[in-house]
Amino acid sequence: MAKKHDTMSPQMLERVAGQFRALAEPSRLQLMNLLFDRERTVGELVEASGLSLANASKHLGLLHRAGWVTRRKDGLNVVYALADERTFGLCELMCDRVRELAAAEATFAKRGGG
Amino acid sequence: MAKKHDTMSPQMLERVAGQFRALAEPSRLQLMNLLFDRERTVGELVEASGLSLANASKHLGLLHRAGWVTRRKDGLNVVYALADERTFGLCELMCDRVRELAAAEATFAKRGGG
DNA sequence: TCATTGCTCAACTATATGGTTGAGCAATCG
DNA sequence: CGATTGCTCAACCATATAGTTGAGCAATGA
Repeated sequence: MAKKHDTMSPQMLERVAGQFRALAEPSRLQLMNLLFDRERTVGELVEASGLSLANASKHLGLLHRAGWVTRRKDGLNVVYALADERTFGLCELMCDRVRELAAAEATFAKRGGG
Repeated sequence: MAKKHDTMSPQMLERVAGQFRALAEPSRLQLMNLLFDRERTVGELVEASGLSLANASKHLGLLHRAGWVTRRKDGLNVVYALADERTFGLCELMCDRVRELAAAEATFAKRGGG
């Protein structure tokens, strides 16, 4: 049988949208991507990403408030890490999708889509 | 072996972020949710969602440009449908996550988090 | 042909948010 | 104690975007 989906409440819609919104930004995705392999300090993330310190800190704070990353103080440093294993599945799903869309676009262009 | 993740190119980051951005809005999630069971005309979506016609049309156009829905003309009507099966998995993943976060919040509040 | 229906689009306003700058706080060091 | 380091936060500006309004287009019907 086909799945039956309930209508979502406005609160649920807002919450889910908020989760997507946290990931709807290249800089934040980059930071998340840098945390895929291992936890890192803000300084490391700043160096690896090329973002300004204040900007990176702001993005990390947002990701933390959204529950995507954990924050831990270690001496002078603050260490961030991924908070949710689902991040990997989510990234794979979206990246696959984007690659497929890009491939379809390319095919369309080659066929005379322009 | 633990997964090794490559750093994503700026173009890829921007594309993936764009996909998330398309879903980072309660009204658009509501429209997507209404399409879970079956395809619908704009008129049906407007009535079911409570959005204004122009607003719904704008959101649907954006979802279409992002590749999340298909568009088909049927007489006077325009019929929209989900374009990607992954939508279901994505929604399930995010909704589970949001429910867990909400549960954790509630526990924290009960324990004296305020 | 002209009117109606169903939808899209352009232009506009209000709000949200990314990025910068400078202040400031907590932990370590001397 | 004061100085330094690593980071956060508030205030600001520029841009992006959700929602409205009104114009306009395509398909049907008279």
